[in-house]
Amino acid sequence: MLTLQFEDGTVRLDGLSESGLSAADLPGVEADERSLVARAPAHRYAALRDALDERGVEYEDRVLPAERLDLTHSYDLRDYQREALDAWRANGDRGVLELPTGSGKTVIAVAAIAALGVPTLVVVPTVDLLEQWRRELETEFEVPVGQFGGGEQTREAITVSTYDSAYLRAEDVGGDFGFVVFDEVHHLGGEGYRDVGRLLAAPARLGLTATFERPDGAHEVVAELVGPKVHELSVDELAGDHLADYEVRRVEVELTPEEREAYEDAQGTFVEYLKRSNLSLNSGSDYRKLVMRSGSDPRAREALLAKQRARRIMMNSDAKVAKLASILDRHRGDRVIVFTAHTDLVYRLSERFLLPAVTSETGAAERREILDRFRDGTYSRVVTANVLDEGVDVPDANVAVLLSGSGSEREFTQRLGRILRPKRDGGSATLYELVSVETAEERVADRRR
DNA sequence: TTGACTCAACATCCTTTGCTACAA
DNA sequence: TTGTAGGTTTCCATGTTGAGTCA
Repeated sequence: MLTLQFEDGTVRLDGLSESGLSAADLPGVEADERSLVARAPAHRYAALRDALDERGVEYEDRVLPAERLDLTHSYDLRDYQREALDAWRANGDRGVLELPTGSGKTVIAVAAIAALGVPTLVVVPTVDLLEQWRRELETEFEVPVGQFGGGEQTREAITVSTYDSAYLRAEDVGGDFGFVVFDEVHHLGGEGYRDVGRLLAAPARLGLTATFERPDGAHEVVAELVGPKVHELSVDELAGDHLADYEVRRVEVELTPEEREAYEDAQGTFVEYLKRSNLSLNSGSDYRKLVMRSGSDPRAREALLAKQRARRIMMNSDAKVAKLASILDRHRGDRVIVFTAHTDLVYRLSERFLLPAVTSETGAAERREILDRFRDGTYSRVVTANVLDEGVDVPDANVAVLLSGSGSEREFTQRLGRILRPKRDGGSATLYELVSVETAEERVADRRR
């Protein structure tokens, strides 16, 4: 009889010819001439089973453990969480939920894990999230929870892993879990990380994110591996009820005459090169082309370096620092997070306004201390580059100041999410976006919205 | 166990005007 | 005539992370 089993990130089919089928009849299956076995990538397991069932073929399925888990949880799902869960279940326990930061995505995942009651792997991007999920799952289900990553490699029926560790372990453990939850699932589109999705056999798959679409189009890969987006809710749909009301204020500032001169000079060098070399920039891939050219063409390299200088000038202008002073003054009693695009500006602001600073250079212990003090109210302000965008448990604030940032919609959404947790006094949140007028930053700011 | 270090991976990095070939 | 898509495979810089190694 035909048997299916997990082997090194694939589903191995033995006895295929005896069952009267050929590899071409089944999704993703290829016959290995030398070893006389047929295999499919592990992620095709669910489709493979469906195809066999449809044809009425008998087979012995040894891919996943038969283990069932009896799990209960204490959550009472909100209406929108219930709707999201139902939409995912209706799609055959596959798909992505796009929900804003702070809307309780973990709660939905916990409910899904309890509902399915099969061994589950939760994949997350950072060690910080790894620890949060592990605590959450241990408290909720009162079972031991395994961990891949952060210096630990323990496997349990419910296990939490970083994407990096999952990438390293997937070939071994890909047949151990019937359900996989990808937190911040947009990461799965990364060139290497997508293999995690391919090497796991889990038929049930849930992706969670606040921003599904990727500028490079790789969300289509994610949809292929996890399932399509089955439910989405915008910040605006939850603002006022389950999230704080908010306001985005764009503040335009002028460059100083010296900055203007330096900016025009640098930007001019860049634009001039584009004209001379007959290059048009219509998309990110055109830009990559330019980057490639800069590897061999010194003038292209100089043009890119000039572009860097122009960016620094418009993003870190004196007027922005002055404006920040007045914003901080206006929000004396508030909890403020200041975001920049460059670490050296973080340290400059930290020194000038006596703000605690968090960057990638801040050690784990110091970072924890700063965030703890921000949480208990000892600090009411903090300045950071990109560290606190995602994957870190950041205490809530009610004012965010975007001194500078990229054109990424994801980055903007994540930063906005930092001030959206409902306020105890029912108050609303404010996001200031500082933009240098008559610079490329106006376009950058438009792009992210 | 910790801290300092290296390494690899990931993400963003984008002008403002109009050329050319091809399909509807 | 009008509207629209058009070829690409390594990598200028900066910021951030996780894993691994070693003392």
